Amino acid sequence: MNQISHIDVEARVERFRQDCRDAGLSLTHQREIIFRALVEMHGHPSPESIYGVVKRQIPAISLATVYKNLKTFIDHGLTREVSLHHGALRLETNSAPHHHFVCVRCKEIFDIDEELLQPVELRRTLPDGFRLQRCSVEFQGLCRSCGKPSS
Amino acid sequence: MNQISHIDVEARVERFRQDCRDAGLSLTHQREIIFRALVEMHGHPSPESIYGVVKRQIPAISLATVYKNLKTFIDHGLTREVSLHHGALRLETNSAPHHHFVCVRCKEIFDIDEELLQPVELRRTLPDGFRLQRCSVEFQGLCRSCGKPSS
DNA sequence: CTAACTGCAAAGTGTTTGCACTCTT
DNA sequence: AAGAGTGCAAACACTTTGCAGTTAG
Repeated sequence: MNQISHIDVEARVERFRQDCRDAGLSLTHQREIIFRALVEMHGHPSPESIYGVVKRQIPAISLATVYKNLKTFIDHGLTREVSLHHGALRLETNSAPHHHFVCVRCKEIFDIDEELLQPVELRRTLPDGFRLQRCSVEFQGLCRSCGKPSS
Repeated sequence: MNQISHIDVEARVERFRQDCRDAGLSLTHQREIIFRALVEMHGHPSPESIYGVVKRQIPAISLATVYKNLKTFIDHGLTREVSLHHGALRLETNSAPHHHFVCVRCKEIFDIDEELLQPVELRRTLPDGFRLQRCSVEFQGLCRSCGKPSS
C-alpha cells in the first residue's frame, strides 16, 4: 500500500550484501538483481512475476535460477514466504474454532484451542469496505520434536 | 490431539446429509464415504491421504472424485481448508512486522499494519516443548471490491 | 583454482479437465 | 427421464533436479 523509497531499497540491498557475506553466499549478479526486484515490488509476488521483472535486466536468466535463489533467501531469512503451507491442499478435521501452531522446520500443523488465547482485538476498524468474517492466529516456531537439542 | 467419538462422527455425517439436501447436492455413496473419512481422520489430511482411506471402502474410486468432492465441500462450507493460500509460493516484500487480510473470494492478500492490533496474548503457555518464534494473525473476509453489492 | 552458482531441459508434484458412462432425484 | 456425479486418462501449473558450463572468492 505504501510507496517504497529508493533509500529503503538501497539500504535493504546493502544489508543483503552483508548478509550474503556473513552467510558465505556468493554475491552473483543474478542474486542481487533478484533480491532488488523483490524489494522493489510491492504486495506478495510469485516467483513467476519476479522472474518477469528480472528478465528485463537479465534476459538470459532462467526461472530455475529465480526459484533456487528465492529458496536460498528464505532459508537464510533474507526474505519470508507469505504462508508456510502453500504447496498442497490440507483439510481441517477439527470443526471447533481453533488456531494453528506451525513448525517452521517440519511444517507440521498443530491445533491450538481457541480458549488458549485472549480474543484478538483491533485498535481501529479495518480500512473502509473490508468485511471481516473470521480471524485466526498462526503461531510459528519449533514443535516438540524439532525443538529437541538432539535433532 | 483428541479422540473423536463415534457419536460425533455420526452427528456430523447426519448434519452433512441435511446440508447436502439443503444445498441441492446429490447424496452419493462416494460423497458420504469421503466426508466420513474426513471427519474420522485427525489433524490436517491431504486429498491423497483421504483417498487412501476411502479407497479401502471403495476400491474403484478415483482420486479425481475425491478432489472434486473436497472442493464441493469447501465451496459449500461443509469443511474448511487449512490455508487459503496454499497452491503457490508468494514472497513478502514488506519487511516490517504485519498481519494479513485475505479475501475469501478473490484470494488477494492485504497487509495489515501490526499496530492496528492489540498484541496477541496467551492465557496459558503453549504445550511443553513448543518454542514460539512469531505469531501472525490472518483476517478473512471480503475485500473492498469483492464486498461491493454490484460484484 | 575450487566451490558455488547458472541455464537448460527433463522429471516431479499436486490438481484440474473433458468426456462417456452411471447413478440420484 | 434429466441432471448431477463418477472414473479414466490426458493436460496443467508450479517446482525441483541433474548436469555441463561459468563465475565469485
